[in-house]
Amino acid sequence: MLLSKSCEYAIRAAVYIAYKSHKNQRTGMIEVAEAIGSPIHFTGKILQAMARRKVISSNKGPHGGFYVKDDRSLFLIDIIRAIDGCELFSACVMGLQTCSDLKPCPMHAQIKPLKDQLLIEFGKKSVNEMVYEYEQNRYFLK
Amino acid sequence: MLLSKSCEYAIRAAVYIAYKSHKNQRTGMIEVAEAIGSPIHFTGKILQAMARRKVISSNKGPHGGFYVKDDRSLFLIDIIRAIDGCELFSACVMGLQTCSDLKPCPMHAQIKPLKDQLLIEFGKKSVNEMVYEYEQNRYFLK
DNA sequence: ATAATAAAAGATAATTTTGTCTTTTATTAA
DNA sequence: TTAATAAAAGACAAAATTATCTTTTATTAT
Repeated sequence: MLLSKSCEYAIRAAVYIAYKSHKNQRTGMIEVAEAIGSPIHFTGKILQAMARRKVISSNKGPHGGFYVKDDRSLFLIDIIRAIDGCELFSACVMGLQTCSDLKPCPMHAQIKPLKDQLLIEFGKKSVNEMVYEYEQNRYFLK
Repeated sequence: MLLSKSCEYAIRAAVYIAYKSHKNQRTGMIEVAEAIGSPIHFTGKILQAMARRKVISSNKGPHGGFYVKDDRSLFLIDIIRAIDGCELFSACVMGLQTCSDLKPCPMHAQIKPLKDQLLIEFGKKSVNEMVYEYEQNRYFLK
């Protein structure tokens, strides 16, 4: 798989939280888990991790919950960085430590451009766009 | 990561085994593990899995060992299929069950061509080519 | 046939990822 | 200041992946 399951949940959760933020609403982990079809407490962990890394915001107490400050400046790559890190875009397909542009593995020339492109695409897609398409019912979150 | 660690080992092992086969030599799991820098017994498991799925061949007994019959018709994709399966090329990046060409997730249009290209590249690269480059010392297997 | 060899198979274990439950802390409203 | 709320944190557990060790089976050469 390209991304870990945690990261898939994180992306879907971020879209849902941003969607609620558009309506000036905060949401809790139970509602998020329900909305994206993920295990409640595991979802809590992921939301906490995103909050710690400033991908999303949170407040405790009544009327607290998770929210997104500005989903126009939040991109898919930010979520991926926070949860999975960037190994996907840098590590060798064959698992060779030595693999680099100077001493490439046999697949380097073919794979590197694809990984670069992947990074570009994840960097271009804002959560805002994703919410927009979600509001249009173009896709579901589970 | 794109491929599992098992699959990375499998690819490197297949190249080494094919390299030995070029010299009309069979090789054992201990030698393979040494050559590619992988844990011996775990390597054994992976070689067994590849043998079971006809990616490589094996013979027990003295002068037995693992070998490759025709590395010109053995492609990277065959190894990946045998060890990791094809989910990498088919599953949705966001983990959505419903994602398809007809009901695409927000990243579908960007990711699908990249996954398709990945599949094509893995389908084009023969183990024979990889052995050739290995013999030229263009890269190491660990 | 027998002994030696080497893969195959099975049992066990460590680690990582994924998932659950409970307690603590911070915030808000009354 | 107190009670209610909801995230944060921590302890725990299941499952999958990665790794190790031992026993069994098949093959070959003698």
